[in-house]
Amino acid sequence: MDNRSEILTRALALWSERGYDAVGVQEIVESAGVTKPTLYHYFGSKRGLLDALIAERSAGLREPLEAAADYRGDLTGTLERVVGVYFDFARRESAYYRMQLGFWFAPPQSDEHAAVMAGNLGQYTTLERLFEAATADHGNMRGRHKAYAATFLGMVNTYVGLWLNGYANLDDGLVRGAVHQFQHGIYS
Amino acid sequence: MDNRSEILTRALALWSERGYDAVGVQEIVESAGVTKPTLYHYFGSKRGLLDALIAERSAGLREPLEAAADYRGDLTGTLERVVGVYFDFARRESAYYRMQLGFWFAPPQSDEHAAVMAGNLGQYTTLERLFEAATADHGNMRGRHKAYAATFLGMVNTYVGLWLNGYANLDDGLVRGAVHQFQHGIYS
DNA sequence: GCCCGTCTATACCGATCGGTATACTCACGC
DNA sequence: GCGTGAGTATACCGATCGGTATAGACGGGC
Repeated sequence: MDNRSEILTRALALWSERGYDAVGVQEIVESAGVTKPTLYHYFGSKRGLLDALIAERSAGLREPLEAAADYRGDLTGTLERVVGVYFDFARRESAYYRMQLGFWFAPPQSDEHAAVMAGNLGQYTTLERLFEAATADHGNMRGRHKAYAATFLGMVNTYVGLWLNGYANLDDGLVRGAVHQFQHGIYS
Repeated sequence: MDNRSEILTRALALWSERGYDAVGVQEIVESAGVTKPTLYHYFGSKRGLLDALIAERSAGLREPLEAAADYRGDLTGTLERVVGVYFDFARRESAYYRMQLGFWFAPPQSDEHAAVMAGNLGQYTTLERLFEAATADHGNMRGRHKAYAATFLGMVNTYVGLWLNGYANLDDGLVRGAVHQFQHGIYS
């Protein structure tokens, strides 16, 4: 693996485990087997490294998510596809998902929060469009598509968070169970 | 206000806005109008200050939460009381809630995560007991009380997160709406 | 042969990090 | 008036922070 990719991989591993501020540039380059000027040659700054990491890894979620969120009259199927995309991505890129989830809840003025904000707003917008389109077939949802997008994303992140800490399995059964609970509640 | 309380108040304000690692001891004591030995006299270390802050502020949620989560046959009413307790606390101590929420999603090996872990596990356990007790009256919930506790807490934190960023109002209507959606889904 | 751009290493910068040694002030019990 | 202990300030510690000045290695085009 070339030095640039090595730096990205190691930075992700260290940041996802211990946090952005807690891991310094020196530790990243040591872990990657290079020196500081190499890192600054490719990324310009610590923040530049973070931005490059997010830009390159977030595409693996954004692209399949937009494909899955295309509503064509089957809300249950669409939501199950969307949840499946999230769970697949979380399993494939668990370190990245952990990091991105943590940075989303980081303080509003921190570099970490600013770096992931754009990507998460994009996810939210995609889901909002999905629920808005579904309103045509489910009139009693009208006016609540923003709340649904937010709570749906919150539910997905809750399940991924449970899995990241060893409390759940992200399998097909959980996909259907989660979507069912979201649509019909806890009693059935 | 005495120096000890002043230090706690300022540390909370700074940490909730910019993060634990990003705000140093020096900045805290300057903001509180004291010097470093004063802080180290009261708290021993930066981590000791964090622990003291959490221990003293989390009681305002834990105590009313345990009172509200006492199930006596009315699940809807109990859940609405619980959500009300969370929303009240978030409104009263919004800086603390923001900080605690961020630290819960901080990397697993960080000081911040370790410091809030015990408190959050306690909240989860309280909710789990509530759903387990309710199983006696709602048999079809049986075996899912862990999942319900987790997703219920996830839903509450989703709404508080929306409010902290200006996207929702934590009023009585939202309390009822949230509990209703949790129980009956999105179609009614 | 020679230049030129890409990439990398040695060695260094000032600033800030968490933490402390020492001494002083001051209220209080005796 | 004499400890005594809590609380506070001045001044400092070694380590680490993000970032950089300088120079050398190396390959491809001419």
